[in-house]
Amino acid sequence: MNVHSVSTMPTLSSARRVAQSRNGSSSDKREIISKAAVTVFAQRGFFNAQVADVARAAGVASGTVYLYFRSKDEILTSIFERTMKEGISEGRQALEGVTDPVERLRSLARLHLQRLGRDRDLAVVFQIELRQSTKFMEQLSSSQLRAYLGQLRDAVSDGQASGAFTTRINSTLVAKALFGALDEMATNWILSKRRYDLASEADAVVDLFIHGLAT
Amino acid sequence: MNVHSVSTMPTLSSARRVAQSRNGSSSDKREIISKAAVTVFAQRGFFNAQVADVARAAGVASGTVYLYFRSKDEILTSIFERTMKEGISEGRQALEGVTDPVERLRSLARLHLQRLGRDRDLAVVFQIELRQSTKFMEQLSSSQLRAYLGQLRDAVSDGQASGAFTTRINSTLVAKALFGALDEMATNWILSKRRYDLASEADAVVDLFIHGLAT
Amino acid sequence: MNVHSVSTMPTLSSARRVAQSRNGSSSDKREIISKAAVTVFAQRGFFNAQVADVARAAGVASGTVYLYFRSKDEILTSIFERTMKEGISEGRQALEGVTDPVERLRSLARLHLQRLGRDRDLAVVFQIELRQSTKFMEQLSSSQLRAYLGQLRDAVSDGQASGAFTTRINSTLVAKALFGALDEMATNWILSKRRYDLASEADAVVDLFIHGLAT
Amino acid sequence: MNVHSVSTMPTLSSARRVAQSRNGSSSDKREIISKAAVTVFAQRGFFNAQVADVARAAGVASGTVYLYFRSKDEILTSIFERTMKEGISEGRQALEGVTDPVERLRSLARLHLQRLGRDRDLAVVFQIELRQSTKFMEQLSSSQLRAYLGQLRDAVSDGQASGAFTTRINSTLVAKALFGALDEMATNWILSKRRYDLASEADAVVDLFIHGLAT
DNA sequence: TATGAATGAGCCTTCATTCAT
DNA sequence: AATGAATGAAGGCTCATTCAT
Repeated sequence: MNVHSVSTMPTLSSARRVAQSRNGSSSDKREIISKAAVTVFAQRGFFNAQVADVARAAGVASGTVYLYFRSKDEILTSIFERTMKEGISEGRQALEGVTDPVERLRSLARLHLQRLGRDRDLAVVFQIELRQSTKFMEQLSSSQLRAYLGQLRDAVSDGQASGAFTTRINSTLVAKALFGALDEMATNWILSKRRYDLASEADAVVDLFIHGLAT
Repeated sequence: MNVHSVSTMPTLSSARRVAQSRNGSSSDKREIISKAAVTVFAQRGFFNAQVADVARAAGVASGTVYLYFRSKDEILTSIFERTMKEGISEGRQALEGVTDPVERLRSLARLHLQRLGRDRDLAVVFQIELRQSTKFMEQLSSSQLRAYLGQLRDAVSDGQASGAFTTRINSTLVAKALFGALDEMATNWILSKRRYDLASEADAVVDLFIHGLAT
Repeated sequence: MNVHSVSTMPTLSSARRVAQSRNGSSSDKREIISKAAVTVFAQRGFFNAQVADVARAAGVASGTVYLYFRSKDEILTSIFERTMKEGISEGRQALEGVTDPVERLRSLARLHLQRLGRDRDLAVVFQIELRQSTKFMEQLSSSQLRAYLGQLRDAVSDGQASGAFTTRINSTLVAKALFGALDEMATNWILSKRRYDLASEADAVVDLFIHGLAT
Repeated sequence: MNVHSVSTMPTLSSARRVAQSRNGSSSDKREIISKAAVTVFAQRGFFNAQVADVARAAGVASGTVYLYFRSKDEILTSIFERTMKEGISEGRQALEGVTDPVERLRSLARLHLQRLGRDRDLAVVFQIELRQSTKFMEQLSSSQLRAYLGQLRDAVSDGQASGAFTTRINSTLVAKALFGALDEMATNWILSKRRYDLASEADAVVDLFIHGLAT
């Protein structure tokens, strides 16, 4: 359950992709609306935010939003999906060439917190607003989140396979625990009044997961 | 950001029945409504649930809900506060007489997951529904949650003071990480289709936090 | 449309009158509630005032109000009727022994403004709160108000009969105009921030009606 | 406390139709709703009337009402303000070129009763529905009503300055008395079952105020 | 494509009234 | 007679979504 940043724009259809290639405006607008939504949802909260607010922030009419999104819910969902997809591929890239299991975990953890620490609004949307109602959560958990957790789990089981990590603890459980720990760091950071650097906590968390508390 | 408690199902403990015979059933009804709300919120989600649904589930008229709660929001908040309070005092009791730092952490972790594992509806409300909008979260995080995290942090720093735990890692960070890990276990448990025993994961998580992954 | 003060208590039934003669409490309570209602309606407005407010101000339980009044409306209506009845009989008394037509008008005008000037809360209820919806008004105008206007009209037509007043103008019209003029004095007094003596305006009004503006 | 205006039934005067073609029908709809409200409020009473009733009468959806009015209250207030404004300017026009003090008073009185006599629904709203609760009244009395009374007062004091009217009686008091008299004529007309011509009473009232009852 | 006026279903909350005690 | 907890109908208002232009 977490995030990154908006970049590649998932176009709607090939017809649209053409229009897009002509003036670049078509799915630009989807992107513009999406970004506006991140800001608005972060500030007002998803339920309190009105579609008209998002439209205004995006500089378009309310009706226009519905040319790019099926519903208000879909705006939220799309933010999640697009950003998760990026996060996963970003993670994959970061792991290329890194063989040391500890370093691999550290990379993923840093990326996780860097993403959120970089864009506070996006962090708010992911840590708070996306956790609406079971229905929402179930949709999320079933798709990208599973893949994201899988990346963490693989990093752990690779380490276990190489003998660097203990096999005493189930790798899926470790992945969930690590994810949860990072997630909580992010949430605390958002809710905290202090403005500290979130990403810098990644190392301590990984240290904790690698060496444990025991002396 | 999370959850807990409702330990002894407090439906008419004998102590309460006495109080009840004294002042009528007034505080009972608040309890009845509150419990009905847990069920309803868990099933439909807080925003989709109507106050009338809660009332129906509690076997009272809609208006009656407002004799015991100021607003729909207050129902949710009160569930949180009551349960957190119980969770904290339950934690305090559990730690009495336990001196080994590892055991202390293990106790808290077990309690945390046991509480949620015992009442799935309550778990859903705590893991999902309570995490609405920043406003809600901020209210929650400032009060009880701080105390709850404090309990974890103290258990860690006690261990550090006794030399059992490393002082390399900040105790507050450990508390947040542990809390987050447990929290994620609970959320995964709720969203999972499999019906496994949540509490039994506590030991593995604590093991991970004590010994780490390193071999 | 106007008023005076609460005095004789219209008991509900002979059975009740007995109870009343025993301890004096039965219709005392109707009176107490009625007086409380005047205060509460004046302060909060009839529609905003709750029956519970009236009950609290009267020092009884909400349910008790319904032992003495059929409905919230009836409380308002009863204030009107009881007070009008008194006003009329007060007027009748005041006219006894007064033969000069001008003096008769002056007496009625003074009484009218004195009544309202004496009890500001009652004035508010009569000048403002009683003028709810056509339904209410129609009820009022058909009963006591007609009698009250009749009193004014008779005073005028007596003067016409004696040759003191011109017959050029219809006496009913004069009665309405005088009533309206006094009514407006009262309303202005209520809404004014200044605290002047209302009754002292009676003479000027009557002077105006007797001699006119013409020089 | 009272009423007026809406002189030329402003449903799409040609002047307006031009404005309309300029800016669309937006201000038209406000007008349509406002008129529908006058009818509905007159029939059912302001408190009993539902916004949905007004919407239906105006041929729009309930929500549309809120595109043109902030609240149900504002519909009522706006009726008052619009009509008063018209009444005042109508009065100013009518006085142009009329120098005789008596005629000036007569003009204002006639206009007052003509306005109400022309549109019974509007009269009901002004004489009955607008007189809700002190709060409402205070809002009204402070603004337009003061201006309206001022117009009457000036007509009186002009007459006093010219020597046509006695200075024995305060001009403000005369204005209030005249206003109250006319107001009561209107209220009685509304509540009366007989259907007589309201405006024709203006002359008698002014005659009464000019010459008085004395023979 | 874009607009934004219009829609109307939906819901929290109030409060007059009832009734078991 | 008195209580006051319980009732439940009722309604103002919001806002996601549509659609004529």
